[in-house]
Amino acid sequence: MSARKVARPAERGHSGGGARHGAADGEPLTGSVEDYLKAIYELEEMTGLAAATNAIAERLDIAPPSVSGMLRRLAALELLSYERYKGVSLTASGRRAALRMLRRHRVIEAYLAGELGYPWDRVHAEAERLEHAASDELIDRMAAALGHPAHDPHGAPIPTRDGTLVMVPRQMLAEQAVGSRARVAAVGDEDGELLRYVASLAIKPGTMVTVVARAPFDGPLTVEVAGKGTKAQRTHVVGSTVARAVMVDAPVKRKRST
Amino acid sequence: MSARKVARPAERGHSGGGARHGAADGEPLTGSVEDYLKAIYELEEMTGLAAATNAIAERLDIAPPSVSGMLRRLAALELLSYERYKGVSLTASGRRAALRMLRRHRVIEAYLAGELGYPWDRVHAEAERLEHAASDELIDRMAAALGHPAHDPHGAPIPTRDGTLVMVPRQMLAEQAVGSRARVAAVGDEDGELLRYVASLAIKPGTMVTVVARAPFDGPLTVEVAGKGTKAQRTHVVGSTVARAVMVDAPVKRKRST
DNA sequence: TGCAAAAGTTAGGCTCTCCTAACTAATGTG
DNA sequence: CACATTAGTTAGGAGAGCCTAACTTTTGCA
Ligand SMILES: [Mn+2]
Ligand SMILES: [Mn+2]
Ligand SMILES: [Mn+2]
Ligand SMILES: [Mn+2]
Repeated sequence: MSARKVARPAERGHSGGGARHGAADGEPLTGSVEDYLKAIYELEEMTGLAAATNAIAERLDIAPPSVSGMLRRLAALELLSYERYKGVSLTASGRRAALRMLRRHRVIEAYLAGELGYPWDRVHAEAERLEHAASDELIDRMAAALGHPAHDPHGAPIPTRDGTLVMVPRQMLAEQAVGSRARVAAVGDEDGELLRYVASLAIKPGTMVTVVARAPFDGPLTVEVAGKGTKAQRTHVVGSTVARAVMVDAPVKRKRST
Repeated sequence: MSARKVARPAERGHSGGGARHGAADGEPLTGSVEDYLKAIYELEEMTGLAAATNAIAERLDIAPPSVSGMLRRLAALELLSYERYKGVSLTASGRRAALRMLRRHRVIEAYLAGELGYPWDRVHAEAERLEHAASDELIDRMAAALGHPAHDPHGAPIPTRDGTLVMVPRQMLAEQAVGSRARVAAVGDEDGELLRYVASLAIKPGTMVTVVARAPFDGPLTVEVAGKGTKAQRTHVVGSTVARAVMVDAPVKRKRST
């Protein structure tokens, strides 16, 4: 008498239902769909353009044809707009879902680091799975336990529950002029090894760094990190991968400056 | 150059690989498989017999034919032994996997209740999903944060990391003789509403209850709960569903007693 | 012991997610 | 502007999970 509840597209398999198409915003998305939306949001944000199929494929480590297929489905769900051979861009409902995932991911990262002693190079992988399994209540309780933090352990801003994301202007350390000094705002969180390396240089959100020199041809950057120790101990040469992973606060633009 | 890694039966879809059959114990199981193993373990434990297809189906809220199909797969993975029309029983490797899930589930429940203020009637649903997403490291850190608890919030024993489960003999409150007094050891955790009701009677692991009367024909049980208040306030009539969900410590059997 | 009810299985489908092979559209460069 | 390169698509397939309908075993009991 327990009437199995012919679940929505929910998660595991299932069958049943008719042709869904308009995502009335309420139905639960699968973990896969959630990851696509998150990736597309980040690509749009990062490039300012429609997200390209191959870029999505690379980010998710999935073959391009699989992405093509999924994009068609996401478009049918009205989570994004899709024109063949052009890229995709999220609809309002897609963006809402993406921001929700970003919040979940970052709250989880912050909680693991703040309450369970996780090192910052391992929180990403854990959050990548938990973000799909945690209830909204759990996310809220974790955020509350931390006093509603504004940033994750890597410096990325945490969207609020209502989907607001404060976008502070940031630039890559790689783009900074020689001689300039800036505050580290964030470090890309995908590569754990890079995070461990960066931490060994005492670079983390909040540290001040000065660009001492830049080798030609997109070459290594010599930076001086503020902190303890001799100037020599605090000076390091970092490759362009690292210099592009480290984001600094954009210098404050005064109106009509020199 | 990022060589997508032709994943194992892992989770989402995928294809590829050849015919796997002997579960060398190491490969990751899908969430679905994990839930089946957990259910089968509990049914075997509870009845002392091989788990029946329909019982598994009911427990997991899945149609019996789906279970038949899965049992064939689990048998191929050597997680259980299966003879058509008879039930199934877990192999050593299946039992190991089941106990691992039981530990994860219960550690998560304990953590949610102990560190995040979850009420005991909501931890089960949350744990049911998180148990498949959490890493071993996370489970260990949660257990450590709690000082390696021996029981979950409902009184169920938590298996150790190496798969040992201390089985203290327990009996259903429903089976206790009229006049007998016993300590509540555990309460079934699946039904949140029942848990909320039971808590409202001040029944929880540790409380002492005395069976005052039993109505005929599997009827309601009148119990007196130890604690504050008048005897009338502490006396309640509970139905057989509740009386079967509440487990009490089995009376110590003295050798050759009267 | 015979047979109906209960338990369990097989057959055939469907969705979701992802894959490879092969093809087509867009692009940018001499 | 042709045309090779790159980006993206279609075609066809696979496996995990789950379903309903129809069939087969087992079992309890008159
Ligand atoms: Mn994810
Ligand atoms: Mn992060
Ligand atoms: Mn589960
Ligand atoms: Mn429990």
